[in-house]
Amino acid sequence: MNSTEDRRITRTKEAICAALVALIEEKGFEALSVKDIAIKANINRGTFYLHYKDKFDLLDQTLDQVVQDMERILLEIRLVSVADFKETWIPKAIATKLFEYFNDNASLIQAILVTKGNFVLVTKLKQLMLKNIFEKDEAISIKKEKLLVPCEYLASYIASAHFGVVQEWLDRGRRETPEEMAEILLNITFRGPLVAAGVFS
Amino acid sequence: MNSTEDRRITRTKEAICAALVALIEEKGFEALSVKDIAIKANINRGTFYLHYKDKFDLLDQTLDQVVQDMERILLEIRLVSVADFKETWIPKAIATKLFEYFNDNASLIQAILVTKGNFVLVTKLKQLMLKNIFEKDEAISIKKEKLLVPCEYLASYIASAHFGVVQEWLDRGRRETPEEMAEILLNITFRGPLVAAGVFS
DNA sequence: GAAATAATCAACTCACTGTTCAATAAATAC
DNA sequence: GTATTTATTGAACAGTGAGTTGATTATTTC
Repeated sequence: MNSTEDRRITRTKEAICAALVALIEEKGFEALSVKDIAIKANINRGTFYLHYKDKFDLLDQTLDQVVQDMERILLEIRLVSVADFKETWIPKAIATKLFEYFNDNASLIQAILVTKGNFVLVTKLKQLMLKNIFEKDEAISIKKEKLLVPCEYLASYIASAHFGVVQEWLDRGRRETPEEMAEILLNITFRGPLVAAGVFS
Repeated sequence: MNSTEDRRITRTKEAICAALVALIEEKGFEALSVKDIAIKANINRGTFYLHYKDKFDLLDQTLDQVVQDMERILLEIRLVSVADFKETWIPKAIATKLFEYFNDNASLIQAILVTKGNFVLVTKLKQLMLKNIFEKDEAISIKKEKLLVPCEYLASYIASAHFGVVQEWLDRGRRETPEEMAEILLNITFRGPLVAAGVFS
């Protein structure tokens, strides 16, 4: 009756997850089969079904983990001061931590961003923004009355944009450091895309 | 030897496309089968294979059509004057036309935005921006030297953000008119998300 | 070392795939 | 309108993967 997981389970799940990532990169999620996963992970196909209902369940569980990790990092936003917020949108330290997480799990993130994972992650970020920034009535939040456009569209705009940049960074081979990426993203969001583009120089 | 398509082919393809849209909304693209499509479209399953290699081919061809339509509308940007550009990023008329297209094909667009279609459309918009705005050396283009951040990230940011807002609009049931949406989108992009949010009021 | 449990292996049913071919229906061409 | 061409149908086919089961083996935990 120990809370720690049997080593065999851990090893099997890790092998399955690694196989999933490799196969998504190889042929895309729709085209891969449970049989493919079993072969790539060097496990019996029946073993897969001891842990997951089907390949969709596997993707869902994998996504859940990423969402949890992301939420944990992002919710540190509560600790920031108003001054920081007005200057840099979200603290650069938080953004950097997020990019470090994406950096450490690059293959996984890149793989799930080309599945419905993109939609799931964008939706989660949007929800967090709406809940923690546009809704709450604290010092850090933005008053709804001050909004010049509906907050749902603002949240969708920013959330979607951010993951677009993350994906571009991963696709280009992560040439910039996490800190540089945080700087770029905050720069665009803080100044606005067109000012950052130098249109009004 | 006529260039026009046999009426039967047109009807069959339209039925297949409509079935695809309905089924994506119903159970998602990964989970739907060719058999599902044939039943929903009221055609023989063998007929499907007379027109498409498999369901992936169907999605690809459907996406190609949307990409072509979008490109046709967007490339009218070439006709705009520099003054218009500096004032509204892309002409409001173009943005409105795009939203009208999305409005007329709402089910289709909403269905493909939850497949890899999101990635395909964002990538296309990004490419068009890089080619027509950041790369060219004409009056309308933005000089690369003036950029404060790499243009690939700017393009990814804006392209991704725009389709995020389109998806939000579709998911919320298209409460705003195409013109209002064009206004909102241009407002955010032109002023920057945080100014539009009233942070600096 | 003993008990518990995870992984394996083989077998099986089921559903969907992708293809074929003869028969039929509907379009186009004259 | 009739003839010709062509799309669609229907049925049958082998092939592949899904998901499950039960007995057996291997590994881990206590």
